[in-house]
Amino acid sequence: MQIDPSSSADLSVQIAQAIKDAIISGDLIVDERLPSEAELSDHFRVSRPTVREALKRLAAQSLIRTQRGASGGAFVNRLSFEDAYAQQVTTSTLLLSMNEVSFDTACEARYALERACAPLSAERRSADQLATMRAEIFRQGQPGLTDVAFCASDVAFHRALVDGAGNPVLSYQLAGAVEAMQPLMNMITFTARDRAVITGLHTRIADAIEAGDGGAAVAGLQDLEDETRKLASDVFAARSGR
Amino acid sequence: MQIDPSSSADLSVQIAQAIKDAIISGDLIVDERLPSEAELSDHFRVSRPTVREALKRLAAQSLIRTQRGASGGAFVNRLSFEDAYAQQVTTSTLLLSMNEVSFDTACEARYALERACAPLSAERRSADQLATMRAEIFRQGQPGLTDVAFCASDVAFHRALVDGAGNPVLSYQLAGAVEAMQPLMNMITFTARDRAVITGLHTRIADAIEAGDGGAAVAGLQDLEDETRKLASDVFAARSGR
DNA sequence: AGAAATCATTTGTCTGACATTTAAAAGTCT
DNA sequence: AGACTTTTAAATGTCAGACAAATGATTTCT
Repeated sequence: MQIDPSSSADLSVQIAQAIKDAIISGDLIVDERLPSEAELSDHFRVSRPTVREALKRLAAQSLIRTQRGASGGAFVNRLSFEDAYAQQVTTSTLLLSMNEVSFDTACEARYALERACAPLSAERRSADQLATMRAEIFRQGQPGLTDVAFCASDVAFHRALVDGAGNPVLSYQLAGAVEAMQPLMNMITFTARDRAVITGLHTRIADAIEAGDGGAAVAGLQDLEDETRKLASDVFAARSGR
Repeated sequence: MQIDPSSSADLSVQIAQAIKDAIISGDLIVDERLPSEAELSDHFRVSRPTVREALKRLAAQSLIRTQRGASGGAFVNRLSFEDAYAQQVTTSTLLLSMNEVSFDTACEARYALERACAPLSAERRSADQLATMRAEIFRQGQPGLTDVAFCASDVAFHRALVDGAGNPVLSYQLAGAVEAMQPLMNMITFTARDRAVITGLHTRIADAIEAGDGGAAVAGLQDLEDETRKLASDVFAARSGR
């Protein structure tokens, strides 16, 4: 682990990169303890605050974790699927909110990916996952449910569908697509959306998953996508009409 | 923007979270300048190093950028697709290398997602993207190409296919799936893989894309997945046999 | 032997200072 | 007046040293 003293980049950036490279290359393995901050500042010939800034950069990416106390220190963190989910959702949300992605583009991507999970989910979903889908459909039919709660339930339904594929890599990849859409979907919830239509489609999809009919599930998702896009275009038309 | 003095969490974590929330909620907009480090340390009643650690956490996630000098400071960064790609690839790579994900699981996820792009790509790919696919196939047929270069070309081929869908959100989501697989694919390259079979399948896929036949492209990808999994299982069988 | 007190190590935080970069302001010359 | 140079001020980057707080290990006392 070395840094280039002639580089113009900030020292904390260089140090963070050096440690990151060591982790990716396998020089530092999971749960291995890094040298203490004092030792690192000796090694890189920089002050302790500079080392700390580098370590905080790595901690922000869940690459390390720190612990105080006698046998404490910084440890290489095993990147969990859970941590990766959270990062994925945050990044996707910001990406969508900051880049004026059209609703159609986001919608297309989301449903294209979700349809990829449907056949696997129809084949493998657990009873528990199917029960979750049914429970969310039931919740969505309750009168008095707020728009925000309806959207959250919608997301939970789709999460269960995706998780049904039993492939954690797929679930991780889809996390951003499904969850980051929630704010965009909120955008159209405030209009007179017909919840019965949505829950009807959800029921069709759940039935297909229960029957193990991947093709029908894909078709149901296709109809749901069409419905969602129609709703959005109505909203946009109404807005520009005003 | 406030922090909870009674919380046991590290101050720099709390401050980073408070600023992050302000960005996500829209209180801080893209390119807006944050208060200077001195002003932030006054506001949160902490020292400047603590504020700096918080800012470095945010910078590590590309949420802010900093600039030195008179009119410098920390600015809310527009999260670009490029930055998001890079984060996605790094996270996916670490996730796969640290969690003993089976080859089958990763392979299934990758091809399931890629097949979701194929019909869109068949419909919309630009001439340039098709040319890239053809060029990579040509490169893959060159004798003397190293295994590493073959893999890189393989990735470039699939990237062109995905980008052909003309949906940046989809390209972003797929970046991790396609690029993070490269190390795993390297794992099986060192055996006597028949490149002609692979390039033959690539040609079939490119032909389908050129003809605008999404179904054929999906079928080609399915065969490629089957071939890849067969190769991998052969390798694993040979290893355990030794 | 077991509980309590002490100690050493490590991260978390603070204070204050200086270095470096950068844009704007001030000054100078033509 | 206008263009160029110099100065200045503001901001981040880096450093040094110190104390606080947490935590496991060690020692001491009962």
